[in-house]
Amino acid sequence: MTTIKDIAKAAGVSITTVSRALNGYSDVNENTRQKIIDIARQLNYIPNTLARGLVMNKSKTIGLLVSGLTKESAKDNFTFEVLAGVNEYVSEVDYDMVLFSTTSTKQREKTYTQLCRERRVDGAILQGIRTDDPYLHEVVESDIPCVLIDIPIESRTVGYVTTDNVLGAKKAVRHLIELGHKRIAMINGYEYAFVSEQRLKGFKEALLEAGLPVREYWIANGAFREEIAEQEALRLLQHYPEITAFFCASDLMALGVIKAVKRLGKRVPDDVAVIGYDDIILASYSSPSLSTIAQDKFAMGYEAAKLLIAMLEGKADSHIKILQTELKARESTVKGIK
Amino acid sequence: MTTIKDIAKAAGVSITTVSRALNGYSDVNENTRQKIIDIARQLNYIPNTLARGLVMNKSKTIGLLVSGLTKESAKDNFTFEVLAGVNEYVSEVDYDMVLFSTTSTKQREKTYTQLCRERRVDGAILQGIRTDDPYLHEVVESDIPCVLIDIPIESRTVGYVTTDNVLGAKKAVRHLIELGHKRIAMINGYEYAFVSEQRLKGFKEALLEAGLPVREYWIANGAFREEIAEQEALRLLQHYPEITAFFCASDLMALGVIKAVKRLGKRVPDDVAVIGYDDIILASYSSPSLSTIAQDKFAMGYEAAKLLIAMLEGKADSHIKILQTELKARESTVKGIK
DNA sequence: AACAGGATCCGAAACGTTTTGGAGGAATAG
DNA sequence: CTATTCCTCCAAAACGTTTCGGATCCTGTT
Repeated sequence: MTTIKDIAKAAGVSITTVSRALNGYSDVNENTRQKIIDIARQLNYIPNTLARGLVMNKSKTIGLLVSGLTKESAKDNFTFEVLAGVNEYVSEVDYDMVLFSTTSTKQREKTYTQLCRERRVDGAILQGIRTDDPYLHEVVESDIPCVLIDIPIESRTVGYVTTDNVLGAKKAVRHLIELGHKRIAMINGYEYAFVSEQRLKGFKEALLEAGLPVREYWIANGAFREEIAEQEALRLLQHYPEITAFFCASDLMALGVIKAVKRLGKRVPDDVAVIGYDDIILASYSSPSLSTIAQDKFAMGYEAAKLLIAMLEGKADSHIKILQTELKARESTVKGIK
Repeated sequence: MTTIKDIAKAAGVSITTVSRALNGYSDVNENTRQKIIDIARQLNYIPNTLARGLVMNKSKTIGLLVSGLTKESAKDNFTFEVLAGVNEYVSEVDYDMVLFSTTSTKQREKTYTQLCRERRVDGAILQGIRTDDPYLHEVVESDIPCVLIDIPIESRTVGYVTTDNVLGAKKAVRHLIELGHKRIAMINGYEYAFVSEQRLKGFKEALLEAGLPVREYWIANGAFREEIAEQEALRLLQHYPEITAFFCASDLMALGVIKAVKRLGKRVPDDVAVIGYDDIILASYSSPSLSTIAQDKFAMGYEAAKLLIAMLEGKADSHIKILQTELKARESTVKGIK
């Protein structure tokens, strides 16, 4: 491994000059610089990021903290797309990304903060963390710059990116109402998720705007899990057969609800319409294809990275980025549509 | 940030002693060690990985090189599951993983080797790299320890993990033959993929074993892409309507083939049976559900990481790990099955 | 009493960079 | 001719750790 020192020797200059030449400083003669660059290329010089990071006290690395990077979470390609988005921006601006996952068996032996500090990441992006995660606040209160996905906390060092979940939910419910539905149930996620709160709010507002009653007992939590949503939908449909439509806080849960509907011998969307949220891959491939509120997960990751790095470099005007959602009407609400 | 130096001062010992105490060396008195550990905890000491990496010349970090970590590749959850598997093992043994993707716009400005050296990763795992990728050989020939997924190259510093693709393909074709099919076509990936070669080999062998002819013109390349596979299947079915079954080298392509079959007004599996390879999530959710040869992608990542780290620590007995596959019979070959 | 050997500790070098504060000389201004 | 400024370069310190090669002291042996 050739170092800056080798180049200095070969070029007959000091290591200071090599460093400054390679980093584009102005106080080095163009001829010298060219010579140094040539020699560096010739010797196949590759800078040592560790050494640089040590002295500069930054690593040009950001951490992506995700929870539940498990085998199962592949269904829900949310995490993956966010990751791809983060990766895209990060490599555009020549940063690196290291992945911290808390699913491992030795979970929580080290806290996020410790992980971040140990690895000397310049900042972090947190995705899929529950709002009641004790370590969430730890990292937020540490002075590590971070960007949260779908958790609205803002401070000097903290920003977030999310979508307009209230409006998204409204779009879904309005869609159902336009189709003539009046008796609409909701399968929400869980209490400790910001998006659940917001989507519930949107659900209720949309009903009220249409002059429909909000029946609390038609609202259940499905924990963002397919089977639990299926059970809850089964229960609701058995108690309240008058329900004609479901709004679900995630596509995976919507798929569960569809199973429940089918299990009761009813048809989707004829007897019961179902709309989900997220637009995961499965949504367009399942049968019937699933109507949903699409959010651009890739963009969320991309924007999160962009925001974080802007913050790191002190040129972030705002710490908040809100993306829009889009209604995708498919077979689970509209018969015969593609 | 407290350093080893602060601890030394607080404990009234030298930094050497602190270092050795914290790292469990024997030449430090137990009382001293305890005192140092207490103080370290008290001061909330977190070791600086950069400094350590610099002097030890290793980073306890491995690189995961993937190609095409794009929005689209989410369909094919292969990459994601491998990544999850790698992550799992890596965090079990307290390594870190940094992701290098070559999909970025400024692709190929830096080679893999450069990336690895720059970031001082101890080793790398390569996934989804084509065998004709010019940089593949660069990294293989560098002395960076690496593990390849689905590319059988072995050397002092290179190992690989893969599945038995010949046998896997045979399982698929035998399944079709057992169902009575005699006129079986194949949609392969592309030339520059080891798995394509192997699956083709298995395909032919299975036909020969059953005394069936191998018709080269019933074999097409779908480039592992859904639409291309659809086109190719369409072409084949139009020219050779006698074909009753397709073996596809990937599930995504199988989905494309099913579309083609449907487009021609034929039914799956009654008129044409289709079997894929991989067992991606979509396989079990699509309609009809897709028969396939399942490979445990998570395990591939996990084993790759395990192998790499064993190699790094000089305790790898073998550099090769071959995993098994499993036939999943579903609706696209067997009517009425779940 | 002298010595060997073990237990415990330490100073200093090393890893590869960046950066500070200035040095030397040439060109320009007065 | 002197003073100032600019251009180009450099030595050395600093970042936080590990480790090599000793140094010191104590215990037990002869």
